Amino acid sequence: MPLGSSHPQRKPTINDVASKAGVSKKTVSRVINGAPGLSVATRERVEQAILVLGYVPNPQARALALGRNFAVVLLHDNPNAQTVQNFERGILDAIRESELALMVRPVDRRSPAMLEDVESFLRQQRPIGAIILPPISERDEIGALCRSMGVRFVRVGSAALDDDDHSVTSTDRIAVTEACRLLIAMGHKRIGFVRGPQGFRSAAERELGFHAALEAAGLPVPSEYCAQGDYRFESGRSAGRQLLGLDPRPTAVFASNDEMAAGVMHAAFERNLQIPRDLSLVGFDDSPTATHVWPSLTTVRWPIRDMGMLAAEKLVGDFLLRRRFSNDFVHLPSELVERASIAPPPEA
Amino acid sequence: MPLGSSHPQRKPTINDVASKAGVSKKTVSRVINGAPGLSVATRERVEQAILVLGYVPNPQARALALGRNFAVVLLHDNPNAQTVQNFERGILDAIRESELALMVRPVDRRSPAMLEDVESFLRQQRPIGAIILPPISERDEIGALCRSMGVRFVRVGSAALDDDDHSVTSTDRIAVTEACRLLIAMGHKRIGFVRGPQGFRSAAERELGFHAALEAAGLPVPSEYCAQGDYRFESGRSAGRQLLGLDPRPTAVFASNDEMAAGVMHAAFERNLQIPRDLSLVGFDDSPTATHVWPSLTTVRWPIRDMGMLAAEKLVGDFLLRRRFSNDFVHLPSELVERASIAPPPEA
DNA sequence: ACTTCATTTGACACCGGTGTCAACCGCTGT
DNA sequence: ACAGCGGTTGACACCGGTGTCAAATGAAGT
Repeated sequence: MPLGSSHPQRKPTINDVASKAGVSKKTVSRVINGAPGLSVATRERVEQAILVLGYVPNPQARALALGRNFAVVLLHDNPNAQTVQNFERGILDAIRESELALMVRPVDRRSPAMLEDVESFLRQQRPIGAIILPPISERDEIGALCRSMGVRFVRVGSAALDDDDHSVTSTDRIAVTEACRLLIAMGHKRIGFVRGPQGFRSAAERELGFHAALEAAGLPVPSEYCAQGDYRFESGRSAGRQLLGLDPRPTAVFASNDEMAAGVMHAAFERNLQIPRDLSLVGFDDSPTATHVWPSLTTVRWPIRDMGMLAAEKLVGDFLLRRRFSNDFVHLPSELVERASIAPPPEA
Repeated sequence: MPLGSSHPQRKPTINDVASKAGVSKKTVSRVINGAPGLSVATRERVEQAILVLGYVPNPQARALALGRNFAVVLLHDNPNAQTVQNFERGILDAIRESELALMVRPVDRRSPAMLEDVESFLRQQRPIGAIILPPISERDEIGALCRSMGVRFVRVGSAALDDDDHSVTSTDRIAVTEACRLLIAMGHKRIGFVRGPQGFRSAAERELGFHAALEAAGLPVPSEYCAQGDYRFESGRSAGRQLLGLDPRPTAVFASNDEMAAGVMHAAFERNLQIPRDLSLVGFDDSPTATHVWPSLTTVRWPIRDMGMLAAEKLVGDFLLRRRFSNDFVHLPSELVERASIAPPPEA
C-alpha cells in the first residue's frame, strides 16, 4: 500500500484508465468485459494501464448501468445452521476472485408473505443469480419467480427436482439404502424409521432409500415402525418414545437427520437402553451434533460444501463466460460415516 | 399484482414520481430522504405520488451517487454456525423494512491476508456499516480499517472492548460467576475449568468469572485444574481427559463453551463416569449441542439474537436518522440455563 | 482509383439517484 | 418602491460504468 500517490485515496476509475491508455472509456469497458473485436495492441495497452493503476471496476456503477447487481443470493429457510454455513463457504470458495458478492437471505417458509418477500428482495437487489437450498428449493414458485425476474438460479436438493431445470443434487437415497444395508448385514431385522416432515422431497427420498434396502432384504416394514418427525430434535424424541414403546421393539433406528437421531437417543436413554448394545442408531447430515453426542453417531455425510461450490460455479461460470445457462444436472455422492452408534443386535 | 398497467413491468423511477407530482426529481429525492425545509403541501403531494406509483428507490443508483452501498456487512470468523446464524436473524429483524441488505463475510483469522481481504471487500462494497463478531472483533485493526474507510461499525464482544468505541457486549463474566456459585452452593469444592483459546477476550472474561466465584467462596484454584482448550470439541475432550486423570479429580467442570463441554462429556464417558452423578458439567453458549447431548447440558445463554438486533439498530438507526454515530455501549445480560448435567458431588 | 465492406474505435446518451448552487417566492424594514 | 432576507424549489452536473450507433480505418474487389 504505497501512500505516496498524488491522489492518495481515490480509487482509479475507468476514466483514469482510459486517459492513461489513450483510449475511450468504452474501450476500457470492452477490455474488462472481454468483449470480442479489439486489436491485440489496444487490449494490451489497456491491460497495462489497468495493472499500473490497480484499477478495479466499481460494482455499484456496473449494477446501475446493467440493472443487475454483481451478487449471488443464497435463499434458505434454515434447514440447519451448519448446513447453511457450509454452503456459504462453498459459494465463497467459488466466487472468490470474481468480483461477485454473496448475499444471504433467510426466509420463512411458513409465512404466507414468503413469495412476495423474495420477489421484492430480488426486485430490489437484482442479483446475478440465486442459490436455493432445501426445503424451499422444492417449491416451484421460487424458480418461476427467478425466471420471470431474469435471475439465474440453481436449486439444491436431495433428488432431481425437475428435468428442465438447473439443480445440484446429492444421492442421499442411495446413501440411506447403503446405511440400512449395513444394519441388515449386522443382523438387524426390526429397523425403525423416523421420517422427515411431509412435503419435503429430501424426506421422501430418504424414506425411499430406507424402503428399498428393507425390501431388497425381504424384510417387512410394519407401518408402526415408521414414525413421523419434522427434522427437529423434539420430534425425534417423541418418535423415539413411540418406536421404543412397541412390543417387539426395533433393534435399530434410522432417523432422517442427526437432530432427530439425537432425540431418539434421548428416548432410548430415558428407557435405560444402551447404545449401541440395545439399539443401533443412524442419522443423516453429519452435523456437529453427530460427533458431540455419546456414543458418536453413524450418519450420512452430505457433500454440502462441494454442492455449494458447484452451485455457485454453475451460476458464476456461465455468467462470466457469457454463456447461456447450462442446464446440466450435477449429482454428488453422499457418503456413509461409520461411528460408534451401531452394533449387531442383542439377539445376535 | 394488477397486470393491467400501461408499462407492465418497469419499476417506476424517481422521474416518474417527479412528473406525476409536478415537481423536480431533486424534490422527490428530498422527500424520500426526509430532508428538512420542504413545504408540507409539496411533501404530501410527492408522498401521494410515491404511494400511487408504488415507487421504491433503486439501491444501486443510490449506491453509485453516494459512493455507499445500502448494506450492512456481518464480518465473522465462524465462532459457531449457530451463533452466526442467530446474529444474522437479529440483524435482519432490525433492518427489515429499511431498504438495507445484509451481506455476510466470513474471514479467516489465521490467514495473514485477512486484513487486506477485509479492506478490499470494504473498498469494493462500501457498505453503510459493519458488524464484527468475536473473536475478530477483538482485533483493533479491523475497527481502524472501518474508520479509515468511513464504514460505521459495531463490535460485538464479551466485554467492553475499548471505551471510545461502538460496541455491544454481554455480561458473560457475571453469568459464569453465577453458574460457578451454583456449583459451589451444591457442595462442589474441586471445580475444573476448560479455558478458551489464548488471546480471546471472551475466553479471558469467562476465566475471570470462574476465578471470581471460587475466590469469593474461598476455594483454591490449583493450576492443574485449569486446562487449555480452543473452543473446539476435540480440545474439550483432551482437556477433559487431563482433568479427569488428576488424583483428587474435580467433581465439577466448567467448560468455556458447549462444544468443549461435550468433549469433556466424552472424556467422562470414556472413564465410565456418569453425569451428573460422578461429575457435574456446565457449558457456555446454549448451542443446539447443549440440548442434544445426554444428559442435557446446563449452560449460559448468550443473548445473541438480541445482540445482533441491537448492533444493527445502532448502525441503522443512526444512519437513517442522519445522526452522528452514537457512542454508547450496549450491555446485555447472559442468563444461566439449568438442565440435567449438574448435581451435588458424590461425597455430599 | 473508387466503391464496398468488415473491423476497430469513439461520441454520446443513459441507468437512477444525489450535491451544488442559483433562482424564485413572499415578507419585512426603511 | 426597493433592498435584504430566509424558506423553497429546480437546473444541472456528476457518480462510474454500459449500450447504441456512427465514424474512421484499412483491406479487398472491380
